[in-house]
Amino acid sequence: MILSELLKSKRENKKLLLREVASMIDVDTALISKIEKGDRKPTREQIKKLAIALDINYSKLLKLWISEKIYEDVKNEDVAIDAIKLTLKRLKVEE
Amino acid sequence: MILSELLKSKRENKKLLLREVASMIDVDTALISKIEKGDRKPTREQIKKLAIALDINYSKLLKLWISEKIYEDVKNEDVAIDAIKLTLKRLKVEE
DNA sequence: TTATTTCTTGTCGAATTTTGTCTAAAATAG
DNA sequence: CTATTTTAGACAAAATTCGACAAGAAATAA
Repeated sequence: MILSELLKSKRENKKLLLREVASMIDVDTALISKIEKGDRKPTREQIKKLAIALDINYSKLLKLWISEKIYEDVKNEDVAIDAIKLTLKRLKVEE
Repeated sequence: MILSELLKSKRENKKLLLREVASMIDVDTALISKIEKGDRKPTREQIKKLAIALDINYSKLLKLWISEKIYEDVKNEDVAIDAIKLTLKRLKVEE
């Protein structure tokens, strides 16, 4: 499940309007709409607030958010998978 | 081996001056210095030119470059490894 | 040592990207 | 149809990236 989809489905489950979520997050309604459409990425702070507003596990949401950042970095690259594996190796050496 | 280290060691192996590499890449010497110190990231175009100038396999260099971009995204995150694995899954589903 | 060359660092402005809001149109609900 | 919600586009502000310049530090040569 993609981040934008998750946010939208969670909001709908809770029967909240974009307007209501927007006010909890302190942004314009249009921005929430865009986030749910995948047109804009939420900031880290917004992710935190969204987790609370929509009652989503923060760590899970953050993971998804970071994962999409990575995905954006690599999505059109031939070496995407290799590059990711390389990063994984590096992180494992460090820990 | 980190990107900056690789670039520096390759240059030294070829006994090239920063100034010389800089002129091949069409940038200021200071910029190459910073890249070798890890203070600046080369652009994609510069990676291409560096691969030629220093006789490094382009695909390998690109992989390293992308990997460091990813690394920057996740380096201070608790969920770094999980987020990466999640991205990997997504990529594998797609391919 | 002194002189010369190479390398490094800090800072600035330009260019690009990201972010958020406003307005108005499109879609949906009543 | 009317009222409300959602979406799309345009724009400005803020943040980030990028490259150059200049001054100084470090290394090397004479």
